[in-house]
Amino acid sequence: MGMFQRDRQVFADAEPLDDSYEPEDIRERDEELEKYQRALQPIIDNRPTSNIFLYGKTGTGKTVATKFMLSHLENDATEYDDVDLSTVWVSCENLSSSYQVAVALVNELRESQDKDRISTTGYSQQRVFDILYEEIDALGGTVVIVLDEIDNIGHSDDILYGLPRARSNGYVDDVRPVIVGISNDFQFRDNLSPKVKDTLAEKEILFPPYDANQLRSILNPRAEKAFHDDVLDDDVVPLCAAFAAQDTGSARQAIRLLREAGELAQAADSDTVTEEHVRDAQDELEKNQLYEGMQELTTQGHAVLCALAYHQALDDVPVRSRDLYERYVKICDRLDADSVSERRVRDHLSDMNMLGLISVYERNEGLSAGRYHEYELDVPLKAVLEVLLSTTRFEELANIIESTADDNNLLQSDISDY
DNA sequence: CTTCCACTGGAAGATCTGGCCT
DNA sequence: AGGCCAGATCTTCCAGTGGAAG
Repeated sequence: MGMFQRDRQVFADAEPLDDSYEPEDIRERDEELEKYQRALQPIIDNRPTSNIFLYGKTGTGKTVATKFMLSHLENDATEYDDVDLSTVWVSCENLSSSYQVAVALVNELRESQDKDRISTTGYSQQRVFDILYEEIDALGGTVVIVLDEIDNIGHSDDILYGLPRARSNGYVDDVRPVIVGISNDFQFRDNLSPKVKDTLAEKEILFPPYDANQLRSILNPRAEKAFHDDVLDDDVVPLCAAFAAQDTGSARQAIRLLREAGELAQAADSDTVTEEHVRDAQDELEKNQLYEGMQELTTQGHAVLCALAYHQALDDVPVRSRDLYERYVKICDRLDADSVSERRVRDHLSDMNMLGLISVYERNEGLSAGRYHEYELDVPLKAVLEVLLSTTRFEELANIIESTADDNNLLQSDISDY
């Protein structure tokens, strides 16, 4: 028997379960699409067009709906000689300011023309805006600018002020910019500065989370294409839908669950995908998210995490911040690394709390002992150690903590059971 | 009802990195 | 080379907090 054999295949074609897959019809969003179409119609009619903002949590179909509408729009615009339409798409996922968004837009616009990209730092903000207006001006006609996940820019919203007014301010001549903003945050609009609020978001479309029924309806056609016949147990799709509906109402989450369940079934060389695979997939995805969160911490973040892991290994949790800070300083000394202020460590702890890595308990013992926080790990110690072991800097220390924990019998729990 | 502990967390600004400009 | 720019990380300062003790 050879070392490699073809696995039994549960997947017929995994593409419909890919994040980038664009279905030919969009389900359960009829009302939203209709609104969307009405909002874009003026472009075809050569009338002034309002900016459009889409609000809804991740995985509620905003991006897919936009891709769908724009491809139709682009297609239909070619039917009319007097409609000159261009579109630019920028995902603001890793962009935290208007400045960076402007740079990304310039680079996106230049990409299509083989011009040089510009650097993400070094220019003044106005300089980048000027370059951006130049590029937009060169396009002419109606320019639809899609800013995906625009809420990442937070309060730095200058670009939302500048772009819609580019024409009235004389920065561009023969161009009609239309901004399509996509936000995961319902409150994004409320947090905009007043001057931006007035100009923007004349048309708003809300994308509510999907319920379990809707998720089933989204999953079913994809599941049919992605898997061979009779591979999926009857309760697999409903369970994926139920898990995702309960958690976030995100189609993306539901689809990922389904794919992961399929992959687990395939890896186990199983004929069918079962409810059990879905449950395992759910655990697996949660675990991955936490691992990623831990890996992406800075060195200082790792040091703080390391200090907390040490306390956990000594079975000395929850720890109050004072004691944790002492431990942290000792760890830094030992590693010959700089330590940061107590205040800063509190910030790191609160970040880790946001990521779901640790738990915080508020204590208040009044006049005798005052008010303070206590912390403990919210993920298995073993998982933390695994991450620390993979960094050169903390490797040695992680080994020490591991043996300490071993002495205290705190590692029995397998990583897979959380 | 007041006191008061031991922090917490907001604000402002310093320092450092990487990169552009002339 | 020297000045300038934006962002990330960090420091310093300190008003504010809330429940047990008095």
